Amino acid sequence: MGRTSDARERLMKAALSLIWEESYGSVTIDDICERAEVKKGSFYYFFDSKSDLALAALDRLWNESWEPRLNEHFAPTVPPVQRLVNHVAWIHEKQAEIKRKTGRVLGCPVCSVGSEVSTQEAKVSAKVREICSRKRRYLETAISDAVAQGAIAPCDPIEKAASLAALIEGIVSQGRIMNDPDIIGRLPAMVLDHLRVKEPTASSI
Amino acid sequence: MGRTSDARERLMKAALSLIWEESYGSVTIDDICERAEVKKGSFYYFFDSKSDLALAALDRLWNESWEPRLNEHFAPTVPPVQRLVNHVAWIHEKQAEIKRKTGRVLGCPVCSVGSEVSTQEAKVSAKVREICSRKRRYLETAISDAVAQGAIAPCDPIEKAASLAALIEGIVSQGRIMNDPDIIGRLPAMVLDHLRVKEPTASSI
DNA sequence: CAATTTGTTTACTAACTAGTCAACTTGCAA
DNA sequence: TTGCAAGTTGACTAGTTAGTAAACAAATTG
Repeated sequence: MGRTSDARERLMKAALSLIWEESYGSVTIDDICERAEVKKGSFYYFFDSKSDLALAALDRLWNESWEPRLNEHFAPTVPPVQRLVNHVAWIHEKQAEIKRKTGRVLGCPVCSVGSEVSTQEAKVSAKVREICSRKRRYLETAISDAVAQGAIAPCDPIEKAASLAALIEGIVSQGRIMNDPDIIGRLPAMVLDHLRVKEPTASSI
Repeated sequence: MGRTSDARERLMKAALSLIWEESYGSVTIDDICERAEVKKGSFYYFFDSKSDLALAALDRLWNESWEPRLNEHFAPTVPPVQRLVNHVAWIHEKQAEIKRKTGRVLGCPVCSVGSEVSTQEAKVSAKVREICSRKRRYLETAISDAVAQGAIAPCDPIEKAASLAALIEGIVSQGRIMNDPDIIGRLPAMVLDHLRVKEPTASSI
């Protein structure tokens, strides 16, 4: 089997955190190697380029974090509106925690990178689109279920999920730009308002 | 008075278009000079750095484009809901036109740059925040007027403007990421839905 | 026209950056 | 224990990048 190593994982972690904290374009391969404590020769042993690493890091983010967490938040056992509220409340907690630790609200790494590189890095952009559309399905299902149960006003779940995703993305982006987690703290109430929830759920807001 | 020149303007235009097409981080001073047809020595005659130029370019964008256009779209003579619909319809037309010309939906230069550099370039970030909050006031006034006239359901105009701004920003960002102007084409209907407009306006959608 | 201000140009440096390579090390397995 | 596969290292190149400086050119004003 030969020599073993977690350098590949360290590189993906370092790349994601640096790009999240700064931006895709401002992070160099040397920066990533330094944070990962990996020499550049090893970088090129595992990856062809920064975009190749970014692609792997985003894939890892989806598989290791996003998908399991979405499966938890959007479990069918949870009432559909509650799924959505729990999810955005979690986003707020996470961003507040990041601000406590780093002094900055960092927003969403997927959307930020996606917007930044969409005209430049075709493969990274395609991965971002894939992750966004996979997450979208969780929203669509929750909204569809909520309509079916009469918990929210009738609507086209596809359209409503699109506008809800935009609302969430916009608020998280505002949180980063303003460096203010409180903006994101209003998201649960905004989501309930946007969905026109009929009666308050058990633990609304 | 000495020698005259429009090199300063050419640099601001070149910087804005390049950063819009690509990203803040991927554009170099050499790139900007090449597009502006200005030698680097002249660049440093007018500006101290890329961020200094970006700051001036954003300021110019607000003064020359955004403020006059917002004053037009949000003229008090226009019914308040119509102001908002006109504005987002204009955004769609603009993005569709950009896609026709460049092959890409480029989204909003202010928000894209703001999200990209917020943790890096304090002055640019501050200018972005200033522009966003100035634009926000137009939304707040329109919503406040709409509530006063009974055109939309009662709400807190500040909160509603915040969520509306997020919805718009999120959709425009999605348009860039997906490179699809049709996403933005659904924005007028989404805005009406989000505002819970009571009766269809003269030329709704 | 002379003097001054304003803007332009070219050539330059120093630092950074992506990417390469051959020698080296470690772990596993026959 | 030997041999191979997997991973590491440091030194290297070539190209890019931000930023500088000094000589030059044009417009304005007295």
